[in-house]
Amino acid sequence: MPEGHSVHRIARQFDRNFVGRTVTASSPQGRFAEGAAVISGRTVTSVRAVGKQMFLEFDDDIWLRVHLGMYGAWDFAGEILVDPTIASANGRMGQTNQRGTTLEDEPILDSAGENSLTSIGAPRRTRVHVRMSEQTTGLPDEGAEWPPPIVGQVRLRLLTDVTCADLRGPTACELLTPDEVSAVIAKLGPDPLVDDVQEGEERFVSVVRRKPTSIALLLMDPSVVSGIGNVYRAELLFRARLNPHTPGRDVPEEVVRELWRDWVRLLSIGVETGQMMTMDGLGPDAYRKAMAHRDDRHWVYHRAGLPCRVCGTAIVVEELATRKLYWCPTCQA
DNA sequence: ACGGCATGTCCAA
DNA sequence: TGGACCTGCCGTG
Repeated sequence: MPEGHSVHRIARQFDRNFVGRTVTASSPQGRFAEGAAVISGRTVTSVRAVGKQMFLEFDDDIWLRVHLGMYGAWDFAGEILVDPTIASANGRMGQTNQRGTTLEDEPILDSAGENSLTSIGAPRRTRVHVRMSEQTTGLPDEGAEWPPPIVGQVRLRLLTDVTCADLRGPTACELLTPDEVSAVIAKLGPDPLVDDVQEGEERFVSVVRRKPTSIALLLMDPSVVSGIGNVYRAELLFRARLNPHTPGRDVPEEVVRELWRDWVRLLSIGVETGQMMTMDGLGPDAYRKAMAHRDDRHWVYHRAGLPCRVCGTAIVVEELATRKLYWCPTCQA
């Protein structure tokens, strides 16, 4: 699954292309047939993203909750109004590959040529086609079929007159009442893009400073803080030069605050660029070099056995609650 | 063709 | 702590 930044980007696409519009809903795969029947013909009234969850509101207080889990993805097709702050042209949102980057994570900084849909300025309509791959140019796709053919297992298809969104492989896709939505959100830790940033910091600090649990586990706990996944966790801990096994209550308060502030920074960069940029402190040359290969984009994530970029010590990987934890035993002593 | 693996979360024992 | 859930990509043969 996308980490928190992707879900906020997906929510923006829904805000631009679905909110205020009536949709036809279906479940080509069949597993959400009943729910699709309920929302079909209704108008989308709002969208919210909290952490890795997205909530789409329909007429009559009907809410759709979607969690993509590790494998879920939304594919947008048809006419898409590109958010000017969404720089990436890729229509595929959220799906992941093996190398530790999202498919939308293609280099975009040097792609401002004609093949790029990158839109710096006024939003505009453009056409993209379904199931964009890494090689997709993003060129307008005038001859595309409408509605797009169903490819693979589509749990839910939402169609406006001009835009298609296909949901596949979610871990959660269900209809909720407003109260149920509130209950879900109440259980989630603060999200810098939802909660007041200062309030979020206080909540985060007070919870972390009370727990005996390791900071590595706390950062991945959705009830402690929203949106951080395995990549951001490793990178945040390295950037703080913090030993992942330090119990939350033993992390100095200032360091906990700095972790939150760094998360605020990384999340906003991620949402704006569509890339998990965790080495933003690099100079221009080093940065270009790092971005050239997707395996070179992080300080420690996915770098087991490779020399630490700072001290040269071999990066360690260990299994923690079934997830891989990468860290530098010297820098994060 | 097939097995392993992946940016996640929940729940039962 | 371990299993269940969900899909697609990549390496191996």
